[in-house]
Amino acid sequence: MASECKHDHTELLGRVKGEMPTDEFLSDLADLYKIFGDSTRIKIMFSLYEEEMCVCAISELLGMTQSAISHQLKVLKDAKLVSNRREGKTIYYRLADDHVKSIIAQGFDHLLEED
Amino acid sequence: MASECKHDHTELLGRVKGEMPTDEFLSDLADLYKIFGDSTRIKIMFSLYEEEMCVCAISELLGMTQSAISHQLKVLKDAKLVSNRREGKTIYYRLADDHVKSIIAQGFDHLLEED
DNA sequence: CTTTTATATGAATGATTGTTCATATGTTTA
DNA sequence: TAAACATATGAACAATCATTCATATAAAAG
Repeated sequence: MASECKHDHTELLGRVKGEMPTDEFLSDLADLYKIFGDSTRIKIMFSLYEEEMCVCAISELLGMTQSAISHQLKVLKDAKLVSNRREGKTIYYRLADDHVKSIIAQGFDHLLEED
Repeated sequence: MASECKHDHTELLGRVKGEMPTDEFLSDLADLYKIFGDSTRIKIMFSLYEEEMCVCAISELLGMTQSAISHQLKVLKDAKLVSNRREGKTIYYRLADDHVKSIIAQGFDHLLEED
C-alpha cells in the first residue's frame, strides 16, 4: 500500500517516528478539530463565548431549526466542549471551560494575521 | 425555519449579535479547522513538525499510497498550511509557518490536560 | 390529568469528502 | 529521445455527516 520510490529514508523515518504520538492520540486530535470544523458548531460556540444561552435563543440567533441546534449541541456535549443546566423547561448551555475559548481564539488569530 | 418558542430573547440576541463576527469569517474559521480534522492530514503535519520531508518519505512513514498523500498535501497547500520546494525530481514539503505548529500544539495540550 | 412549552432523538436523505485507480506531468538518466 | 522515477490529478466509489421531519420526553400551567 505504501510508496515504492527508490529513496532511502530509513534514517529520517527513524528520527521522525520516534517523535510521533500514537495513531490513537492523533486520531483523537483530528476528532477534536473535526468538531470545530463545522460552521454551525462554530457559531454555537461563539454564541456561548460570553454567556450561557437556552436552545431556542441559539436557534433564533442562528436562524436554524431547534432540531438542528439540538443535534449539534449533543455533538458538542459528547465532546465535552459545552455543558448545560436545566431551569424548569428551559435548558441553558455554556462553554465547558476556557480551553474551548482559547482554541477558538487561536484560529481566530490565525485568520486575522494572514497577509 | 428558526425556533418558535415563546421566550423573549431580543435583549440577549442584540448583545450577542453585536459581538459575533460575520458569517463569512466564521465559515472561514470552520474551514480552517476542517483541515485539521482529518487524521491523515494531522499525521502529515506532525511529520513535518521538525523538518521537511519528500512525498514518498511521508507516504512510507504513514503506510499510505503516494496518491493519497499527494491529494492531502494539495489540500494543505491550498490552505497555505504547508509549502514546498523542488529539488530535481523530488519535492520537499514543510509547514508553512509557526502558526500551524501552535494550532497543533494547542489541540495537543487540550487532549493532554483532560481529566 | 390534559395541554402547552422546551428540548431531545431516531430514521431518512442529500451533500461532502477521503481513498483508490488510472493516467498525466515534469525531471533525470541512459 | 526513450525509459525510469517522483509527484500530481481527474473520475469513481464508499463512507461520513448535517439537516429535516416526525415523534418522544420532560416540566409547567390550567
